[in-house]
Amino acid sequence: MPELPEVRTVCRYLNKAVKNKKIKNIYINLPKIIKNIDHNKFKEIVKGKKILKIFNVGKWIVFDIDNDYKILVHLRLEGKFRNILKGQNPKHDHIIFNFEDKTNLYFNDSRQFGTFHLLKGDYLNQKPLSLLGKEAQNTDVNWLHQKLSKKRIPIKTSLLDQKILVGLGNIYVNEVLWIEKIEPETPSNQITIKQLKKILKTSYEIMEKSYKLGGSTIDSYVALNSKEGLFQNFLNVHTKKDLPCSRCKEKILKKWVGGRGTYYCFKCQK
DNA sequence: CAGCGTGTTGAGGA
DNA sequence: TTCCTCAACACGCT
Repeated sequence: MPELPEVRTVCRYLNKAVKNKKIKNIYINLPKIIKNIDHNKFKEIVKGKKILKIFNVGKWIVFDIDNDYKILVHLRLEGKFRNILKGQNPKHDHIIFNFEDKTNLYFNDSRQFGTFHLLKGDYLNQKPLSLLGKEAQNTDVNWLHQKLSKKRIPIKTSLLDQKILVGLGNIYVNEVLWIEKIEPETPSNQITIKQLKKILKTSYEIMEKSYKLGGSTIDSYVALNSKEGLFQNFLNVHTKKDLPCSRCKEKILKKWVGGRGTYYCFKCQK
């Protein structure tokens, strides 16, 4: 499910669904999801706290709860929140919040890759958030250029690295490189400042567009319960193998770059 | 039945 | 030490 626009969308609807609710109980069906603290301790601390607000830092979802504590959730590939029972596979409901008003919030993850952390105090300067890079619109192009100047790995791999930029995932990186006509395997240190400037701008624009699209085409029920409608419609290369490039009509190719499926137009992207 | 995947980490090699 | 690659995580879908 999640790249930055999806995570932001989930946060928006989580605020609608559970903000200001008091956690009466929490059920942890799969303890290994809780990463940095014993799950019984986690439960003990979280129980009775009120959810003040929910926001994102990169692809991490931050639940701000009473007394300086933050719950960090990463959805990874399949994690999702639901506030209803309908349509779920209860087998994959690993964490269940039960609120004082008798409503529930379910964390469901069929692949069990998603993670929870509980942090106290200065959460931005603790792992895992302390490791993160910057969002595209806050990134100084000279800083980025310097950062990439010693890297020979493919530009696509660098753009996916959350220690450099946060938010881009495989889908949007494929799209950004297609828009900017950059070959995905170009060594990072060969990308010019001018190109980096455009990469940052395009990354920001594509994620804004996706966020707004997500916001306008789904309601809260869907946002919390499905990944429908977020991606489709405006993708140019991702999953378009063998289809004609919408710019030059050449066949879109697929290859592996850094272990990830990479779609590109060999004619446009040099 | 085999291959693939929207994300990240850690082991191990160079 | 730093850089880089790749397997692993676990399951559903094609």
